[in-house]
Amino acid sequence: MENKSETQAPGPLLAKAYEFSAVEKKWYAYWEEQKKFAATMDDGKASFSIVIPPPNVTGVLHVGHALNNTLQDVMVRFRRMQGYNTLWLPGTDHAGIATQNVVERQLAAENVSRHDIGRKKFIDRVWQWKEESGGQIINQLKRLGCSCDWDRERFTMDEGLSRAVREVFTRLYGEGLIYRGDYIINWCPRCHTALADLEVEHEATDGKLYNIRYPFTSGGGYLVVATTRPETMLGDTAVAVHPADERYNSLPEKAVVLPLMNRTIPIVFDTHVEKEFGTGALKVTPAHDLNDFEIARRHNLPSLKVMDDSGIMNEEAGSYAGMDRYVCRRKVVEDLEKQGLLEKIEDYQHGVGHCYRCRTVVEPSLSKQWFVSVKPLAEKAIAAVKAGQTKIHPKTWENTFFDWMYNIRDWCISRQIWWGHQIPAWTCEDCGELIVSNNDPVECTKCKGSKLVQETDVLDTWFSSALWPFSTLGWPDDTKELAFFYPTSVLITSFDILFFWVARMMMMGLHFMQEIPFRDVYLHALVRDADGQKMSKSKGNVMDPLLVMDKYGTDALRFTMTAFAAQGRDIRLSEDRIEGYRHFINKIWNAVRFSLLHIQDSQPCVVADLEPASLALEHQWILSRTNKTVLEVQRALNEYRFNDAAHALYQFVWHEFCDWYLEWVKGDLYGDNQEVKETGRGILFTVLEIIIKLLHPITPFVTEEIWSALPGDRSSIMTEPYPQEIAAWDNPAAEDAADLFMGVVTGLRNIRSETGIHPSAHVRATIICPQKGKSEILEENSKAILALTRVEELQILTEGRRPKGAASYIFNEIEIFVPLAGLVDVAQELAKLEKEQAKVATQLKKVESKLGNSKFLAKAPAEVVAGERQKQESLSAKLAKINESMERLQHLKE
RNA sequence: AGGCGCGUAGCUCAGCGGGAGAGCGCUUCCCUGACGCGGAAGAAGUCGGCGGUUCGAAACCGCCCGCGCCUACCA
Repeated sequence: MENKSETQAPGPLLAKAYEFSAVEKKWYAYWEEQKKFAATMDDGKASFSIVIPPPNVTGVLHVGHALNNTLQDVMVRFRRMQGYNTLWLPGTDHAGIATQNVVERQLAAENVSRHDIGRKKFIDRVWQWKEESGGQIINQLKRLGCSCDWDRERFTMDEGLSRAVREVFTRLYGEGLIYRGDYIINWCPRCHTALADLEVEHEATDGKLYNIRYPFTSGGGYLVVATTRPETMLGDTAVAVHPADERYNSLPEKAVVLPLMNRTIPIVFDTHVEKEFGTGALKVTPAHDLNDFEIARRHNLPSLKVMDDSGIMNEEAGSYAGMDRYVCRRKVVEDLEKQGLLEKIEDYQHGVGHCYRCRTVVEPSLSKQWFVSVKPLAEKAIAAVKAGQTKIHPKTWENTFFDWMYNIRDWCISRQIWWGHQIPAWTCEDCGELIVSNNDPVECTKCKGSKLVQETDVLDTWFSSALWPFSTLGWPDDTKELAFFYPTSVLITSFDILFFWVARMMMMGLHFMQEIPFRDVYLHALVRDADGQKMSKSKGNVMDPLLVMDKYGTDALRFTMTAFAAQGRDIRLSEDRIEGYRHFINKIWNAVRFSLLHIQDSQPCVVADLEPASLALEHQWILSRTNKTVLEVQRALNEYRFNDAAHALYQFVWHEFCDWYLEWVKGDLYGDNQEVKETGRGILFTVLEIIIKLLHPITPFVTEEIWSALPGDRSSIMTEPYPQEIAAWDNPAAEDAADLFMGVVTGLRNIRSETGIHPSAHVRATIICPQKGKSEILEENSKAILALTRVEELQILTEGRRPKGAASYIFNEIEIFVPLAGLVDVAQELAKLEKEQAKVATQLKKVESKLGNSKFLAKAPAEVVAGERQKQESLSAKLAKINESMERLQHLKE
């Protein structure tokens, strides 16, 4: 910016290169100050609303966020320009375990544990941390250009949402849909909390399958059981076999001695046991395995916990007490071996559950927890998707959704951590009554006692986010916001939280609002690195979107994200692509710089006054193409085909508007016919405005900067109406004529290039175009042909002698000749023609075999047949020309 | 074990029933008055394999090979 380039022309021009950094800061500040993102609630206007998938307060913007929020912002800006009452509601999630872990790590650095400072102080400390650095990701979203209504920012633990959480909990409890009980849950021995099934990540692991002998009580013989976790045998309370298993039809006795513990345990018959697996005998450890727990319930077996909350063997483990679970495993195996009770050890690959927050191996464990009975809620959600009230895009995800919902199991919602919504349940110390209430109770509802102790567990983070679409709009109050913006229009999120979040919002929304939370769900892919690996800090393959924005600008990143968002496929991001789209941003910038040289004291055309038919071909053509692009971009965005919208714009702006129209219109702008000049300026201005508006949802910064630099009084582009179809501009004839023109120009350029004629060399050319209508089009545009090909003299004939010693190019039935100053390289020309001849001949053969096929003629649609005939005609015309040329050259050669 | 998705130009990916496409990279030429973050002209693909449906298949169906991912209570 400092160096004024000498090539800069006068006038209020843009800098030579787009300096995104300052521009981005300037406009974002302006938009915020002017409250440009504020939702409107005007009667009579349709609403468009999105609630943001709230990032974790612990979060730092990663490429997944960049993709997710770019797509949301594209839709929001698009609808806002279309005139909707538009709300994009932002916020963050308290992310229970994740956040608690962060603060615990901080404490650990100070050699303190959360237990040292106690619950109250710990929570204060988390809040303090949240206030200090929780806003980080919000600022990063602002850098991305997100047009969220920041005055409405919410947090899953703010006052309003906490009220909603209590209300929901209390109501569900009252309806019997929340209950408390002893069940097997997934326990993380490191986080010291229960986890929902979904929060466990299964990993295929190479382990061992231990076959252990359980002797009969009489001392004669034994049963062999198999297990991957021998340490749990210490808690066995039975062995189970299948009732229909012949091997066990006539057992000598109905009990065995549990090795190492010397406890007699019964043999029970249960159909859960797979006869085919191992020996068909299953050890039953009710306190440490879900299936065993269920078997135990069916057979009234006792449960015995042998492990504590940290994965250390407890006093029930006898001599193994105090050992870590894995130390114990080794010792147990060793001892069994010594006693000759270890039949064999096999290599065995199986799935091992890990904590999704800290990767520790999860231990199934018996414990008292709170659950949501989800089946009745799931039914409503299934019905809503079936009925099309909520549509999932891409549709293939609907199957996955149904599959999960049909097989859904009760949701464990209690967590033994401190950061989160404390469960609103109290126990009366006097009479033991359990009280669930949305207000803190002061006395026992039963005995009026005042010694009430609140449940210490907190709720699963996803419990509060399940309420997000309506809790953020003011529920349980009956607010104007709910009336205007619920159901929300679309939820845009990553497919990996379809179950965690989307399904649960569906269930809660339908239950409490009696209405779906969103009409559309758009699930986008995961961003991976260039090798297809999931990006993660531990792998060190993360791409930091902040650095990308520093280097290439926000608009380049946004355009890349939009262009990559093809449905149903993972995204492999590489820096090259971002750089490529940065070039595109620069291209737009420079197209505008050029345009500004000419439109300074001009005005865009009034569309209604425009009579396309009276305009020169270049204008008719660009207007027709502009209209098609408007239609395509609108259609694509309406259908969430983000990549199609981006590609349509890229193709049009660069390869039609810049490559052809701007070069073509230069003839008008630099000419001396004032009327032609004025028309050129007007159309250029008009099309340019449309392009900038079309681009704005994807690249907000550069378009706002450009908008402000265009002549005329202008406020923000954000509230300009989005371009709409102008049917009068549609002009297939002009597009055909332009194709002809471009074909000829390309032909001339090809000859120059292939024959090595220097760009500044004088050139004369002859075109033989037998069709009168076409030759007239070329004649009318001959000046432009000269300008675009740097040909000095052009002869356009409908028939005539082919010039001797000329290089040629055949385009359909049109022949283009450029006489060469020196001798024509006959051999080279012939080689070129031969190649072309072969290509055309193959094409023609294909077409003719089709046309010679009576079945094709009978069954193919008429327009396809007609198309083939036309193809045949032009191909054979072309082939004939090629053959003639070749003959002439052969002749010349001799 | 089921389910989903993917194998198209050197690389990254669109297309998903009627003439093989884009970006990057590559080759040659061009300091043409918006842009070298540029312009022009090119080279480059038995559209994973085999069968089937169809007048016509990269696209639809089946099987196979290779690669991802998700769900799952065979220890």
